[in-house]
Amino acid sequence: MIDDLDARLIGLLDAEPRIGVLECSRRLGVARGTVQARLDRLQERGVIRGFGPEVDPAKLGYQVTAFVTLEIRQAGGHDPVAARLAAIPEVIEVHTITGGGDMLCRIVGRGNQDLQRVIDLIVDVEGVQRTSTVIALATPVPQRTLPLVRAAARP
Amino acid sequence: MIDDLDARLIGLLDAEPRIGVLECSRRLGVARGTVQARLDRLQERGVIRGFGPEVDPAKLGYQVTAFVTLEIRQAGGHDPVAARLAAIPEVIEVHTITGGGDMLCRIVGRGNQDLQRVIDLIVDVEGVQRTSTVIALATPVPQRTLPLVRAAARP
DNA sequence: GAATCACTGGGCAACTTGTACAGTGCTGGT
DNA sequence: ACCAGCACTGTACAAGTTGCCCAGTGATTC
Repeated sequence: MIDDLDARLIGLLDAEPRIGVLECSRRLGVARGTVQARLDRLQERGVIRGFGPEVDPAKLGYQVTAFVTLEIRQAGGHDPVAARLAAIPEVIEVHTITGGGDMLCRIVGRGNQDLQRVIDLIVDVEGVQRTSTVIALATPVPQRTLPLVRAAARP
Repeated sequence: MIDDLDARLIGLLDAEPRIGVLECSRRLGVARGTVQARLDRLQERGVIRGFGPEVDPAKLGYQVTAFVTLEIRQAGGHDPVAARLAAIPEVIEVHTITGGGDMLCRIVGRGNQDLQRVIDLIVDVEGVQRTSTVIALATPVPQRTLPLVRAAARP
């Protein structure tokens, strides 16, 4: 899938995203063209989706994160519900899932009270029958992919 | 918190991350120094955490995502458990939560069978008493912050 | 043996960055 | 009414980076 050089390249860019291709080639001890080619291929293959800005919702004022499990009405299916959830800015992520619930959403709010408002918006979505919410109190491991990249690197 | 120009800047960088400061200033119709100052301040304040490469676990071979709710032994607290979970590469995110469970993890695997292996690793973590897993079947709304940025922008 | 592929190392023009500085217009304080 | 502070503009310059191209090398495949 990816090799050791790819993994080191991704690790480097992850640690210092603004360093650029030339600096990467210096640090990795390979030719600039090689880094350029690797990067291009990683992006082409979709391994690297992009280099978008990572926004911290907390710093935007949305200090509370919660996970909401939804049960939805069978008729109509998931898609219309997902579309309506997508219209709520505070809904940050939606999955359809196995198990007791039908969908799992990650949402944020400006506080517990504001979270209630967001949950009410979700409850009001047509097709949503029941919700159950857990609030994230702390995040000992924030989202990461680097260990995965290292694990996936086969020389 | 942030204003309209900040939001448009973030939106622009999100859509085309590689365009650079100069191109941003052209598209936003402001001076380059302004864009540079805004970007610096957004990063300084932590609103923008960085511009790291977004890696797609699926393209690395980890095609299955799941959410695992953990119940842990009270004695010892969350931290040692979190530390041991962090040592598992396939554990991509860990939260402590309210409600029935104590922790919520996002994990990935190379397939359903591989997921079982990861879950077994988690179950074996000292302090973990019970787990319950839901598999993500589809992701109609992938993680996003842009709508939040737009909602937070106050002119 | 020939073809293919990834990598090296070099060169070149065009562009971008970091930085600086003077000028302008708005805001809040006194 | 005046001033200081602040953000933005527009400009300038040197240094660095990018995108692109090319010839040569070594490993792998057919």
